[in-house]
Amino acid sequence: MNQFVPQIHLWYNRNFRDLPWRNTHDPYKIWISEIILQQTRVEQGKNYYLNFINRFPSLKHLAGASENEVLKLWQGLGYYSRARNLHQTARFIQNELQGKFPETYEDIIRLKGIGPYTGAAIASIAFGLPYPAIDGNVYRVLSRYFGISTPIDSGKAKKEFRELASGLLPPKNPGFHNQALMEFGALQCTPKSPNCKNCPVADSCFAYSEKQVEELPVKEKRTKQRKRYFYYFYIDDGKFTWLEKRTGNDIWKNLYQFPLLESDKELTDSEIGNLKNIPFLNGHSATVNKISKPVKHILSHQVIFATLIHVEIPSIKSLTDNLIKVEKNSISDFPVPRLIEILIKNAGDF
DNA sequence: AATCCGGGGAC
DNA sequence: GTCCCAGGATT
Repeated sequence: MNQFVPQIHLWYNRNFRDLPWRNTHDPYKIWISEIILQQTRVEQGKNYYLNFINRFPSLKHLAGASENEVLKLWQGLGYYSRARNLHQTARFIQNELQGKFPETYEDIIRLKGIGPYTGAAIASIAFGLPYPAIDGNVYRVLSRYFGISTPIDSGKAKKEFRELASGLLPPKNPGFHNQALMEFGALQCTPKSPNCKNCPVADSCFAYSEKQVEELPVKEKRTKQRKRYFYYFYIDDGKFTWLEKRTGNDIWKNLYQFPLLESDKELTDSEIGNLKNIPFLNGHSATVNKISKPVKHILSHQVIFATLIHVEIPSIKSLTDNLIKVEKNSISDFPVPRLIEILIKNAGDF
């Protein structure tokens, strides 16, 4: 009789972290925590969760908020579609489902922003339903323990691991089981230098006995990056400056930034000084005061070189309609990507 | 199936 | 620098 599952449960009882979303079965709170933790480490997401629940204690509070406010609370966490979908889905549940969170797996994964993992996590933890929550931790643990070399980012692996994980699910407390497996991966069976010397299931672990711990799990896809050159304009308009909201299907959708000119190549200071017909200036000519050093900002699929250009425009009448005039000291009211935060901070020693 | 969507921390 | 994190949507 294989002792894998009971050993993991024993391990969890001794080693689990006391996290703020672990003392509730409220599907709303479980939902918020699971969305925040998508591709995000517990330590990074923890304070965002506390701030979020503090400001939006219930689904009704979230549904009643503006998207700007939700994005502002999300600022710096990345993958902002999570926040937009959270807000949109809260309104959908409030308006179309009479405020009642769905209680079956099939209904839960119909919600925007909730896929197989998050659906199983909510179904099992909030409602005690027997669905395996398979995140990156679980892929790693099962891959090593059972010696599965199917690339975990392939379609084949999805089915294979789902069937394996389903077979491990105990009839009672699937939420406890799912969290135990994930926590074990996060703390014990880590990606690098796992603690095999002090592992309760090392005896029966395939990877450990075959010395393949460092080789498993297998991943096949490599992400490649593209370079982009952003030239932001800090328009010195006395007490005011101007911002624009990002739209379209690109990074940072619905967040704000200084008016942006994107180039497909790097520009020299001389070229920047001679820029003419900048669309958003609406025919005005600008005097360039200062040009910051480029900031290199790295995203998963992009490397952005961003420059902040400090300009003055004599007697501004109106700029293009997509720009909004804001008091300089109220910029902090707007949700902005990390890069804009950095540029603002650097502008202090401009 | 491939690609995109952020940011941070460990190494 | 590389890897990957309580993944999901889009094409």
